[in-house]
Amino acid sequence: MVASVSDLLKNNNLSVTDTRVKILEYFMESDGALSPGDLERLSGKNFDRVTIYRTLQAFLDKGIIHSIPSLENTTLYAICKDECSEGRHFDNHAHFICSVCGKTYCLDDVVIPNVKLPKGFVAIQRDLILSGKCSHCQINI
Amino acid sequence: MVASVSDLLKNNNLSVTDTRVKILEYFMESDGALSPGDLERLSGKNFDRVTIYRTLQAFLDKGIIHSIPSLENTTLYAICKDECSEGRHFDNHAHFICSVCGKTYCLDDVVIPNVKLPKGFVAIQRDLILSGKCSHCQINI
DNA sequence: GTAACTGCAAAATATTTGCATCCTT
DNA sequence: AAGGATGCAAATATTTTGCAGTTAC
Repeated sequence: MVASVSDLLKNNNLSVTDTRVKILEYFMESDGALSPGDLERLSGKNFDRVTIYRTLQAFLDKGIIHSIPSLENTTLYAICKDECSEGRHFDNHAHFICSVCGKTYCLDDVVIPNVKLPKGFVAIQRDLILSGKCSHCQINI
Repeated sequence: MVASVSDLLKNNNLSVTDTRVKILEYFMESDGALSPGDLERLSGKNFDRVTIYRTLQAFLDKGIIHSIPSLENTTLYAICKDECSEGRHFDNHAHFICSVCGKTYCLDDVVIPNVKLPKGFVAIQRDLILSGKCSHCQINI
């Protein structure tokens, strides 16, 4: 753990509130990505759905979390590594979605390879999404 | 164009109906991926929203189209290449989402590089999503 | 005290299901 | 004719916006 959760908020000019601390802790404890709905369930409906959406947007704007493209019709978020900052994301690891348990893993060690784009295309964000069976679900089937 | 649209439907044991033919044509004419909402707009609301969802699901089951992970809260679909079949997708090209015009391009020539996964993880589908400015929007800004 | 944050109400958007009717084969 | 496909109604899920009340600093 790099810094305390409240330092992370302070460093980004965000007020330290119960909701924000709790949401950040959920992200740190989770080994996968979380959707707004996941957070609502984790909290036991203790904080408002709207607050969750607004908190996620605030974290996204500050570069504390990043969004992960998903095959479902919901947006997933995961906590950023140190190299990220406001407006700049350097999240170059792949993500793995398990089609059995539904969990999304950050494969921190799997670096997204560079590819050559067609003339005129400039990429700012790159996401590599792998779907299949995770190590957990491999065993149980 | 490989085969006629109606042959494509017949080969997959799907009845040839106006809606299905039209939707397939939209996919073939589009150089990008389409969402259920896109199709509704393209049709001028001529076919029911529900029919669009059910048609997309049928095409997906048969391997005629595939879904593309998206950063938005909507699902995107694109037509599959010949190598795809029921239950088996070999869609190994990257997709590019333009953050200016919002269009999703299939980069047919950009092959997704192979990566080494952690022990126990088995990938079935691989998606490389690049976001940034497309060649069109590059000029206009 | 003030700006920022939260909660409630409500609207907008996206997706799913049931059922009656219509069309393809 | 029979099974599959569509349209309508309605329910559920997801996300956004406005505003009033509350809290962090």
